[in-house]
Amino acid sequence: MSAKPFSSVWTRERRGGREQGLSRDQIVRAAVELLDAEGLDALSMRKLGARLGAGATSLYWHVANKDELIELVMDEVYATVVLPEAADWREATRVFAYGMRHAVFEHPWSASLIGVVPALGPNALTASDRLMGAFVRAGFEGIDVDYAMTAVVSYTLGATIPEVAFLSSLKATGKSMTELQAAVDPILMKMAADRPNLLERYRSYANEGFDPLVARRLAFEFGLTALLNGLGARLR
Amino acid sequence: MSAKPFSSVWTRERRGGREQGLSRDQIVRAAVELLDAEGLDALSMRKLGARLGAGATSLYWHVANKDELIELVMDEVYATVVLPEAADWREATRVFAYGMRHAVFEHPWSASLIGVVPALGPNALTASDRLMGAFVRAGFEGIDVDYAMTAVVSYTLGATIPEVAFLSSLKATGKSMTELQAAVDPILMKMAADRPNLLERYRSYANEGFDPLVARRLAFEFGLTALLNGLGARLR
DNA sequence: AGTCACCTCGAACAGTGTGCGAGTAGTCTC
DNA sequence: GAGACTACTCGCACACTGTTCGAGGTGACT
Repeated sequence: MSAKPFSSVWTRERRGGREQGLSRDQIVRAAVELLDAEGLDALSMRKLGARLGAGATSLYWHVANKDELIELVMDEVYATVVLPEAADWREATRVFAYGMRHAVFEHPWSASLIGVVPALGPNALTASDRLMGAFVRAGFEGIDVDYAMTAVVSYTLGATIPEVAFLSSLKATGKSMTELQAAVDPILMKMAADRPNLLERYRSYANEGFDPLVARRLAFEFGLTALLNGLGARLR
Repeated sequence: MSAKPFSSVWTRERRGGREQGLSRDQIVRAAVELLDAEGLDALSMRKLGARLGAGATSLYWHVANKDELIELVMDEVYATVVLPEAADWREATRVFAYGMRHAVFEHPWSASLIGVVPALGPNALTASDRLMGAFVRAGFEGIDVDYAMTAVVSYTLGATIPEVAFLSSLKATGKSMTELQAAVDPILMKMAADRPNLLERYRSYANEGFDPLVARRLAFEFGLTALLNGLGARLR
């Protein structure tokens, strides 16, 4: 994986032809299905071929290699990001951020790919374009448009990736959240012993009823508004 | 990879013993060296064993599996994050954010791991504790301490991961930045044709001399101050 | 001297991505 | 209708992966 990511799929000429039998779109669709159903580790060329009733190596006619395939499925994730229509830039940005978050939640396997795989596909670009529009209309000028946009995307990714990664590895164990906490808490408590701030924090979690899942959600909101406020201040 | 991440290394009892010959620390150190030198794909149990003058399967006495090994090397990355001493919370937070950024830059392979692998190691926890201290002293109260901290970490990760991933995949191609731009620009231009905001942006890049590498750096600074301003406003 | 825990490791298994070359089937040209 | 050419499929093979198992060795303690 990832030896020479440039050339990306998007920088190559697409193979034109008759498109009988297998097609690239069909392959990508099947790959997303497989990924959604069984996760990133389960995606192999052989399995994917089998799912399509084809030999594994047939895929290589339509797709240069597995890395390319992954770029393609990632762009499908960007396709599911609901794009902002709102006029107000803050509202538009929120829609985008939550849309992105939602998209990754829907395709948990994308968490370990999303910052790492080049996002030059049509859907990724369209999403960028839309978000950028919001910042332009907001009144950001010059390179600040880029900066503001990057900030929002960065925050959204950085918040979402660990959250989704955690959730899907939790799911993989089969344990419930409370079971996990019961198992991990004592160890965490011991390790927090000589880390005063962490200790204090864990203590207060124990007092209040504390659901780390909703906490994460609220944390996302908190950070997003903080960031938007900070960006807004820049406008005046 | 990543079938049942809980149990994490940190939730298991460490195997105590004589520690003759191979040791866990030794293995982890060698793994980091290998990763730094050749990247994530190059880390295999056999190669690592060979580098230590040992059989591949000998490693399995000291480490349950590769996932555990990866948790261990990740904690080494957290070990290199320089921790803030400053009293001022803004300054402390900046030190942390740039420290984290720097750590990932020094170990580019960590970019595709850092949000995804559970960070429960001693070094990760110490770093958390320190950062948390800064927010506590700043005057954040209750759960807001967590939220503020999460926001900063999220932003930092989300900004750093794609940046480092891009740089190291650029390095893997052997091409220079300008060579790459020359190759990608025409395609990007074509794709931007019906995306007005992107088009406008690319045009203005072409006018000003535009180095995407320094731009990324400035973008990080821009977003970080915006976020800190937003968080600061919350304090009053 | 014997026992036992610690530690190493070769063989083997089931899987991976992918290059190659042979083979098939549909379409286009004469 | 014959031949040529392109589009596409796919079995085989290669070099590699993580990991299990069980047999062996080696040093310390009784």
